[in-house]
Amino acid sequence: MNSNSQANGQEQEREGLARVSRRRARTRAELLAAARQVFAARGYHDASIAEITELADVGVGTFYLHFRDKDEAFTTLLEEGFQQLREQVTAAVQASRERRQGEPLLPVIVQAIFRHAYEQRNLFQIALTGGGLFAHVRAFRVQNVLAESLMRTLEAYQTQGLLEGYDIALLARFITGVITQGIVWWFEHDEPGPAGMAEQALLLLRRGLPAPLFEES
Amino acid sequence: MNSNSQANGQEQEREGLARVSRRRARTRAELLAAARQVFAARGYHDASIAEITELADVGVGTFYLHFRDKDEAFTTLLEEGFQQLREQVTAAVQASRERRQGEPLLPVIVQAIFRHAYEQRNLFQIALTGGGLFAHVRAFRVQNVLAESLMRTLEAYQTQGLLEGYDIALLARFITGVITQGIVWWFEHDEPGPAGMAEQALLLLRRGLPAPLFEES
Amino acid sequence: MNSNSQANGQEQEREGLARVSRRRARTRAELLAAARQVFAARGYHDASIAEITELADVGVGTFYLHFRDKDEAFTTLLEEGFQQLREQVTAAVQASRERRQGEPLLPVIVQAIFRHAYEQRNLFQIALTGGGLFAHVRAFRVQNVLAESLMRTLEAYQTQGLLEGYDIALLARFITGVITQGIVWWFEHDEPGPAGMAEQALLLLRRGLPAPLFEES
Amino acid sequence: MNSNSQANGQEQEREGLARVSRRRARTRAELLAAARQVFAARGYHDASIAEITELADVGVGTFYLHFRDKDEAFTTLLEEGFQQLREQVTAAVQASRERRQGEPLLPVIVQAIFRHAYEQRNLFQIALTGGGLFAHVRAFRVQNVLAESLMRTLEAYQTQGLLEGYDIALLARFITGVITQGIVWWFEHDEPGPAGMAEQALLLLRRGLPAPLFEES
DNA sequence: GATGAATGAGTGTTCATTCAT
DNA sequence: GATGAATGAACACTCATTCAT
Repeated sequence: MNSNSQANGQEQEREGLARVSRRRARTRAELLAAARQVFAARGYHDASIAEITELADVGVGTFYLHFRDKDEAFTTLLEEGFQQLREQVTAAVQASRERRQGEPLLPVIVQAIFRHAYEQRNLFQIALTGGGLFAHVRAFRVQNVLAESLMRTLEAYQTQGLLEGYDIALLARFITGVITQGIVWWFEHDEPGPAGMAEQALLLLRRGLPAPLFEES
Repeated sequence: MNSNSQANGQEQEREGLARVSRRRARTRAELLAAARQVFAARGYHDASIAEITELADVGVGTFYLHFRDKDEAFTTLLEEGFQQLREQVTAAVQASRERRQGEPLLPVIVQAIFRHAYEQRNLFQIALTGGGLFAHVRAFRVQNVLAESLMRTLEAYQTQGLLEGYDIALLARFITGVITQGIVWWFEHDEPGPAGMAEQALLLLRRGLPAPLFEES
Repeated sequence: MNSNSQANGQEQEREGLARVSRRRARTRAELLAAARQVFAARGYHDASIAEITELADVGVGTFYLHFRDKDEAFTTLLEEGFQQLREQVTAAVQASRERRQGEPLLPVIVQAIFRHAYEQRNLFQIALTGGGLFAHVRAFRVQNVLAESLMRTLEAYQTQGLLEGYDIALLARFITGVITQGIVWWFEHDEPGPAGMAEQALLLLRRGLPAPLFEES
Repeated sequence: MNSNSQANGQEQEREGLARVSRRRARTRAELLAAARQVFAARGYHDASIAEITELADVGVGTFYLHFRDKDEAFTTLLEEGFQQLREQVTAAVQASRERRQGEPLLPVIVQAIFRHAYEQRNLFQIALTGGGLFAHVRAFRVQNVLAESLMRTLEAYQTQGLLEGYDIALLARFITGVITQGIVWWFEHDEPGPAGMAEQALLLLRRGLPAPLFEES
């Protein structure tokens, strides 16, 4: 008799509960995946619960077993996406520090954002277009999440006196603008990849546009 | 008897037609103004025809005498706004040329855009948030209008060989990003005015971020 | 030319408005009549708006043009019924006074209530069964309306010292109980008519049950 | 080894069955108690199985092991309540006979009903309001149960020629009306207790209202 | 027997659009 | 041209009931 066959009632029950719990989690994940697709394709208002549950291949009622209402599914989707974004950026910064002390962070962050955005394009599409209902709710727009991420880095630089005379909140938004337009670009084109896009964006942020554009012709 | 009372039938009719036409135009203008307010306040989907017509102080049916449907009112609003934007930019460029030959155009254009956007904030709000239905329709997003305006100028510079190695379409979008985030900033703050905002944006575009941000620390 | 043909624009318009207003009122009345039937047949919860509008031969949306929601239609129905009941009772009392000074009021009132209840049986059915949602809302139960009507009369008698030692509120409820059970009786039988029913009820209220029922046998 | 441990297989099984049976009965009782509370608080329609099982601290599915559906639980609740009522009335009549031969029964019955109703207030609330679905189902309304109880007694009196000229079915309903309105009174007030209420009701039933209320003033 | 996740028919409500006046 | 009552398709959400574990 191996340990499996010796499993007593309690263990069996625990296993059963775990299985149920796993299945529940899978259903939830399938619903979120379906919601992501439908919200991205139709926008918040025109996404119907019926279409989401159909795509997830569950009954309509199941949706409401996992989310209080349409809003909660939507915000959950974004919150989780934002959380992942923050984690990716943090991980990239950590990796940079371990790789080489003193490496400038801005490029690392910008690259991490572009990389993540490329992988999660439809999530960004949802968050960028906002979807009507949430258009005015600050917390649900990527722009604000990105701006906040950047803010923390800029604040560090400001403390070191490197950004005298800049309004760093506004600066964060400008950089956010550059990044988000890059992402929008991806909704229509597919080139360049995240690395190339980061390179182009960083080129602009580092040097600005060619000087002749600002000179008397 | 004065000249008015001597007016013959035809003249009276012509006058009547003119009056009718004037009134019709005024009703339409009132509807558009109401629509602008309601779309800006609620977003495309949550804006109801009833609220628009109530604000315009006309019957619901009247709306459909002037616009085929909700979409047409929305797009009309944006088209007219975009047309004005284009005219303002063109006018600014003209004025610059008349003022001083050879003045660099980019700052002039950026300033003109910020100035116009400041005056037409709620129109830009509509166009930026897009409002679900139109989120994916290129033609109805300011970003595209701005990018196109900038493109023409960048193309001219490219022809002069000043932008070798740049993807000018992408560059136009980056600049657009900087501008639109500036406008979004205005939805929440009120400072600085258009001139200050243009100055900040142009500073970034001209010099890039301070060099130390990209250097080993 | 008669007065009709002389009607000027304003008068025509007034007429048009009146016609529109009349039609609107008719639609509302049809909806209320349909609602009365459906609520009586199914109870509050199982009455569907669709069935009401179908019976009224109007579109579903029309219902919401006249009533904020299901509740409002329901309460409107009852309020109007209660109002009529009060008016009938008041009218009966007036008529009694004009007919003969000093006639005892209680029989007049009881007769009036039974008469009205007989004519408005389904309304009373709605109000008696209450229909779930309103089961606990005092104001929407006939019992309370009847008890209040009776209270006023009993109070008058009490002032004259005719009801020493009685709790008139409780007494009013007892009488209400007698009346409502009479009405419930009508939901199942059709005899006797209102006059006979009032007679039976008043016999009980006047003499009580036969004395032998309370004596040692 | 005590007697328990010596119990053989069969006995153990029998004991086990008894325990299971006891537990099953307890679960059922808990469900009925929970159902009573929830039905009383919300009415039939707004009572949800989920709330009942939650209150009974069992899984939703368990409900359906004990009752075919919501209706069955509801009717079971009432049937059991009615059965108890009948038993109480019968017991009171028996006790009266044993106490004193020839004591008039009506007061005994009315007192017994009020006493039981006071103890089972929420059950009566359920049965009186009926709860939509059952509003029209005779068997599920206390009124009918009470009327039937009274009928049997009135029939006996009629056989003895004491109720010549009365429609005893209608009379039973009138008395039922007096009793039920007394109970409804208790839903709002708490005074008087069952004895006082029975006294008031019997006073009305014995003597009727004071004569002056029916005389010329 | 007990559980609770899953189901989906059913319903109240909204709102863009029409059309008779 | 202007009106606003009427329309009905569309949709979010509920909850009694089932069934695999």
